[in-house]
Amino acid sequence: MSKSATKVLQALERVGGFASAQELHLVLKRNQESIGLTTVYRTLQNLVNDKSVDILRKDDGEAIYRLCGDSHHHHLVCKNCGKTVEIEGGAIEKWAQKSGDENGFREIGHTAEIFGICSDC
Amino acid sequence: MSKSATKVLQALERVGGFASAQELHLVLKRNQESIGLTTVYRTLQNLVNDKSVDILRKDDGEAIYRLCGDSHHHHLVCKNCGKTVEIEGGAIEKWAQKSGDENGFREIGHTAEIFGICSDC
DNA sequence: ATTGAAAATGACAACCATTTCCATTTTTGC
DNA sequence: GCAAAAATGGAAATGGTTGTCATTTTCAAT
Repeated sequence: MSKSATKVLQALERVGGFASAQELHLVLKRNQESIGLTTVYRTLQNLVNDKSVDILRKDDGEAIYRLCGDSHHHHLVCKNCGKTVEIEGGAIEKWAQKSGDENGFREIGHTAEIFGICSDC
Repeated sequence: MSKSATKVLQALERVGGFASAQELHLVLKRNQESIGLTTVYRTLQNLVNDKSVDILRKDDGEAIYRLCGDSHHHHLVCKNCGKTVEIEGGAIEKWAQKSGDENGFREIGHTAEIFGICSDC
């Protein structure tokens, strides 16, 4: 399990954030990389087990992955036109960590989105 | 949309925590309630839109639902066993509002979840 | 009470991300 | 070089969820 892992990790770097297995498969296909969808799924599972990759769930239940240790950000999304702004989340990181600690949780992560109506709408 | 909503809410009360749509359908069937699985799904969606019910995702992507408390809160969820703690989100409210203001957004809302591994797991 | 339009219902089929199966290919240890 | 083990990927299966649509129920107007 190595060629595939390398390819998948490269794809994750290229997208630079969260991506679903299917998206990663497409990215690799577009880059002339020959890799099966099954292998992408299997490789992602291995990487998650190795804790090289984080797995999350979108609202619709689809799994999305990202490289561990990526400094991550949040999104401010316009409900009307979809315009998106990237937001730093220092405050929220601390809040999540503190809340987890106080309740005896470990390996704490979080998701957060802000939405509203942008000035153009 | 009322008979079904009542039944689904009763089922949610009976289980007293998180339950999947399929589980709720079974509960209702066991109680001689005649209701279709499709209607259970549709009713749950309506209840989620009304903010009467919370929806979360298990690790395997299956949706689970439960009655929503009245106050706005967030969840600290164990990735392993699903144990859930309700968290006050004062810090995050301010962060969301501030981020939105700074970027000219109005009608600002947000979603946030914290997850980790609880002390029992 | 009767009617008729609009909403709700549910059996069934479609959908789609994910997993399983299995035959083939590649890698590895000797 | 060679056999055993691991990896690969196409096809089929799985399973939760959603879409379809004909039928039933609700309910206000008559």
